[in-house]
Amino acid sequence: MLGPELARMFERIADLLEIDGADAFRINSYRRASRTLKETSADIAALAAEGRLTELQAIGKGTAGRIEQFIDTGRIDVLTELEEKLPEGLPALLEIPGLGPKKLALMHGKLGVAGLDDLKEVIDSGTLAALPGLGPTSVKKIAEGIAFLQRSGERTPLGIALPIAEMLAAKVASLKGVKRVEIAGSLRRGKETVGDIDILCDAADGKAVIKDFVAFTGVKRVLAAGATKGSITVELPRARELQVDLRVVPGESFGAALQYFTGSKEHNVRLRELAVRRKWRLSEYGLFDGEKLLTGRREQDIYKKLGLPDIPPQLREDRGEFDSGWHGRAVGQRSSSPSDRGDDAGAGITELVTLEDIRGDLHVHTDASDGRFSIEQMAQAAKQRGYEYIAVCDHSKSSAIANGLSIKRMEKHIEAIRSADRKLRGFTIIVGCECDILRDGSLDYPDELLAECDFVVASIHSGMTWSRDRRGAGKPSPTERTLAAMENKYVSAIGHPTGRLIGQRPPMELDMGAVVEAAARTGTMLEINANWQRLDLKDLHIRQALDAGVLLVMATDAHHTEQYDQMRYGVMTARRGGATKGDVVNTLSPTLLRKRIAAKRR
DNA sequence: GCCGTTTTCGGCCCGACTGTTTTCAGTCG
Repeated sequence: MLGPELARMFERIADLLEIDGADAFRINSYRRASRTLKETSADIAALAAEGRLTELQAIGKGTAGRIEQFIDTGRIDVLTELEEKLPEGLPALLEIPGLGPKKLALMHGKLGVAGLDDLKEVIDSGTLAALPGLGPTSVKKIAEGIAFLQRSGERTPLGIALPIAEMLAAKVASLKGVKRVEIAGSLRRGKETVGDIDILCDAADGKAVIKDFVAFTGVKRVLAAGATKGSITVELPRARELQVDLRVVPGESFGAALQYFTGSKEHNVRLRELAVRRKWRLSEYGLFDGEKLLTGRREQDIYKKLGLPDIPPQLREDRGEFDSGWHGRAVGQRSSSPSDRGDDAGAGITELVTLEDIRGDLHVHTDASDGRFSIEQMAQAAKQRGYEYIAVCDHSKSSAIANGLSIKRMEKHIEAIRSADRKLRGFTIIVGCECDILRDGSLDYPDELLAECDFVVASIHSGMTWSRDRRGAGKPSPTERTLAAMENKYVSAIGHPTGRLIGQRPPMELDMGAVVEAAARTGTMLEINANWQRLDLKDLHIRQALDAGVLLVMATDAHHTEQYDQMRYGVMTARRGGATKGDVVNTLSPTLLRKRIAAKRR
């Protein structure tokens, strides 16, 4: 993958330049270019061949030249030179909290520190504390930073962090004098994983609130406890710890603080630039004209004052949310020419799909395969939460581990679903199945059986680690298998298209450009699997699918009635991808939904 | 190194905290 590989190289150039003491703006340019390369769905090689690389955001003459050099020669001179100059283990040390590029350069220059082992050695021997500008406290902080890094490890999935944050936020809200509490940070933006939890509250006596906060049961460690900020860690499985920050802010700047601490950093930078352009200043205390506070109490007023729509938190990533026509344009591409711009800046940006829009769950399992509950129990539970329909999609015969249904059992199961549907008033149970896409690209059930189902989700559960050179030689790739499945007129949707499990299993090598093109052409929908371990499609792929005009299915893949709750993670992810109500098929009434599903079969 | 209703040079976000400082640099979010 060219984009991600180049992104990593540019990030490394930036890290090394930083340690080398280069100009901060030049470093930042490499970081921004790296981000574009990582996120764009554009074909880098094709753009390079046509000499159009500079059409990408943050790619100018310089970085375009380096990309071309990499394509031509497999290396980038700037990077090679930096790597010859500086030890390879140095950039990794930038991860350590409390240790930045300046100190790192100093300890490399004066003490020859080249990696983590060297660093630990100079800490223990006391030579580090003797460096100018570094005292015993700094050294202690660095040592603690190393320890924290090892405890906190990787990022925490949304589905783990959000319930913890909500529990803590509720406890903060119950404290004396607390008027308002909000969860901010990447959690509010619905990012699939988060680094920490940020909570904001409005209270008069910050010191008292923080004092109670750091004394909550379940607090593993107290990192800071001041008058406006408290910082703790809570314990996670596998001896990991998650940091939680609580900030107490006054009511008149609550909106500004909420905006600021929600981020993302990149979004905030752009927002402040807009303020500066109007000769104003934006900070976590408010929007100012000189000393005069223009607004700060309500977040939406800040956006309004800056001439922007109320940009939903999930879109605040500087991925085009400031442009008009932000929707329907590939991430990383420059905005349309000024003459194309209408006065409808951001129209539709505030109309993203919501949890309330979802009228049913289109991928649930029962005890016929590997679910916990019966058809009736799954339906009742869905009805109780206000849904109007579910699609029962149990596993097909090849998913032996999941107790997949043989053709005979499936025929009986179809009857059972129809019977349950007839008995339940005011609720629709759709006959579906989750049909395996086999290793040869064929489907696990014959067309005659698929035709009996009203909704067919086709998924890959085997042969995910296909690789071109070894075991997969001569066999169809995951992309080819997915494309083949979509050609079948009975396949309504592709389930968890990339097969990833966040933090556990990487996505399959899938040519998403080819998949969304075929989905649009064949009228096949793509699933947003809302299970927080999957979130598949992910945000950027959703964006790509929408750009191609593909319709989405939102589903929890619930194996248990409690897992219906996970729909909200899917909604957050869909919103991050820019999906509106009209982009998601299960916002339709049962009648319209059936029509929409049936459309492909005609 | 990028970029332009500030347009080919001269800008590039803002404030808090902290430690080692006697006026501020480094780091963080």
